[in-house]
Amino acid sequence: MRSDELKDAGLKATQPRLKILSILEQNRDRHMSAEDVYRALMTTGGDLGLATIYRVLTQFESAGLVIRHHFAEGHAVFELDSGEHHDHIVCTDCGRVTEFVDSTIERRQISIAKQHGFRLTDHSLVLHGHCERKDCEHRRR
Amino acid sequence: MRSDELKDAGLKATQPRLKILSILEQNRDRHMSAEDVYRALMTTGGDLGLATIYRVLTQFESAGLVIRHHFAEGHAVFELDSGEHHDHIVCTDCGRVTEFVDSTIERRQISIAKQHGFRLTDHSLVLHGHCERKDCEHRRR
DNA sequence: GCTGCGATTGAAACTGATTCCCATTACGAA
DNA sequence: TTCGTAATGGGAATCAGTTTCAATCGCAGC
Repeated sequence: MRSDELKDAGLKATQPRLKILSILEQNRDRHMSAEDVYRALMTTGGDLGLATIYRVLTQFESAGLVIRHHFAEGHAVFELDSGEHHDHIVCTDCGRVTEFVDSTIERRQISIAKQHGFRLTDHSLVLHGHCERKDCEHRRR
Repeated sequence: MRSDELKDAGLKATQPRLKILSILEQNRDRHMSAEDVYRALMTTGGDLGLATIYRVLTQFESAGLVIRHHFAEGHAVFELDSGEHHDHIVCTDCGRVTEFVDSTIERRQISIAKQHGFRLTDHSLVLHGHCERKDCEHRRR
């Protein structure tokens, strides 16, 4: 059960942490900001302080449960860490995120870094476009 | 001369705008935040209000003179728009930026987006690593 | 099952980045 | 030069995120 996920990560299984984890699991197809999590919790009655959400998301990140991204436009969004590296395609209309891995691109990145005299430590590739989901609301977040 | 650059972009050639443009041209090898521009202006005696710098950089962006990036960690940095699309390698130590273009990656991106049912409108690829410049100070900004 | 204490929480104050407001000032067309 | 409009600057306001601290909770031990 979920409280074990937390224990395994070295975190006490508190109500706030369980609620936040649950929200993230219910929204695997989109990356959420702290505000998004906050609003999602409001509507389901589980109301936590924003400070707690920021704090817990940061703890989750340190514990390796979630990954923090800085997609364009500044503010941070979080996704549950699936354990496998991947890049993202973000729908500019509905905000949903699709993941992909492309070994050709991964290889090119390494060799480009080398060519320019860099020792690669990390990278971020985000494609932006319009998705074809029938329920894509062309809603700007 | 520079005032024509501004006129051509549909902006009045005011002193603050000329100064900011000049700072950006003197720092083509690094992407500057509004604060960076502010500090650079301080040291050269041309002192502008921070509000003006933020405003002018945004106008430059709308006019197509500069590009705004949100490399990791939040705050915005700006580069003069060379007119040619390129991606970036950022040194995690000294903050300097190297540009590159790789047609293999560009092509793969388009086909990946198509495969996933997205109409690609934009993308951002940033590699992070340690550069080999002799004067790379391993200085955190 | 009850206790105790350190870990966690929430409200509010704080921060750093950025934008807004508005009285003052500077371009540049006539 | 002169004038109207657009631009500037300082400070207040906003926004995302962090810190503070007293009150509360989780859970190991009894």
